Amino acid sequence: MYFIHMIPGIRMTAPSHLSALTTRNNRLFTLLLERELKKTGLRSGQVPVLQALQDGKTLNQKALADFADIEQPGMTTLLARMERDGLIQREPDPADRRSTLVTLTLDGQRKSRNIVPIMEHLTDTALKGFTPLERDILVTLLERINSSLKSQL
Amino acid sequence: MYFIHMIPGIRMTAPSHLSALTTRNNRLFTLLLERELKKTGLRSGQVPVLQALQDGKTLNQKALADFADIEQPGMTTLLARMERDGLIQREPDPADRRSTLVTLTLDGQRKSRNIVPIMEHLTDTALKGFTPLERDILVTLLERINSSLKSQL
DNA sequence: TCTAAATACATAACATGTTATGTATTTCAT
DNA sequence: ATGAAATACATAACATGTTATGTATTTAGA
Repeated sequence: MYFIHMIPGIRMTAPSHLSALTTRNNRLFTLLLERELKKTGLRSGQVPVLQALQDGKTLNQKALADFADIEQPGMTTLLARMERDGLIQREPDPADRRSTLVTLTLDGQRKSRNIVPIMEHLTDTALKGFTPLERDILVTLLERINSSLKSQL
Repeated sequence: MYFIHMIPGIRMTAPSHLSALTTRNNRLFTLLLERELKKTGLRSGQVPVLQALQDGKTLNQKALADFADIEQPGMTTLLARMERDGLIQREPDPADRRSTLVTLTLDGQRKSRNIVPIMEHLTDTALKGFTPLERDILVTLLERINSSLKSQL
């Protein structure tokens, strides 16, 4: 059981358009993330793939789509671009001829090492002035929303 | 000054990838919003335009882009689709020949009346189980994040 | 065993958004 | 009054994601 004291800015008003807030939130995040990633030759959509395949791991495209939480066709086109850009390799799965195994190239491995510091810096920027408790409350509330929305799918 | 008692689920852990959370959040919002809007023949991107032009208002494309908080080319292509679909009309501004004035068609006005209830229902779904205080805290924290991120642009 | 269902991937068509760039018009300072 | 800068819009090229649909392979049940 936890208590919050003095969260600055609390107004006790009805939420302004929550979806407009989260849309704006996400676009700002993506914009700044793209800006940082650009220096290393990466794009925002590639981040989950690079993280899932770190340390030489191998996954098929379905597993990557599940990890990134996007639909399969989106992952297929994303991986096609990443292969074109030399970040990943695709090879047929000998154990299941429907399946394609994906691994990072050496260049993909090298570039993926920039992601964690970039994400940490971005998170710090976003949560500037937040107390640790406020950070946890935010994450908790967002996860509750995501759970509520997901249950409506 | 306000206090929170017993926010369920608080874990006191480091935030999991905040941008992944907000990205997921926004995609879920958009998905459910699209699903509801589909019944009325609208799309999620059209919502800010329809709201800005309610009650017969007239705005040029730049003002609409500012209102929707997107770049001008995005608004141009959005309005082209909305004109194609009969939701808006565009006419040259007689006072400034660079400018195009946008108004809702009768069909656009009629359909736009569905937006508020849909958005309210979606917000209620997302914030199911939230106390009024939790709603306010969420909005406050999101607005603080947006402000921090915006200052980095 | 063999057929029906499930699974993995690809492709097409599209919406939504971004940067980069070009054109026409307006504004403003000298 | 005019030339430079600012403004409004359009277009192109692209990334990211969605649904709908098709193909090939694997799995599972009668």
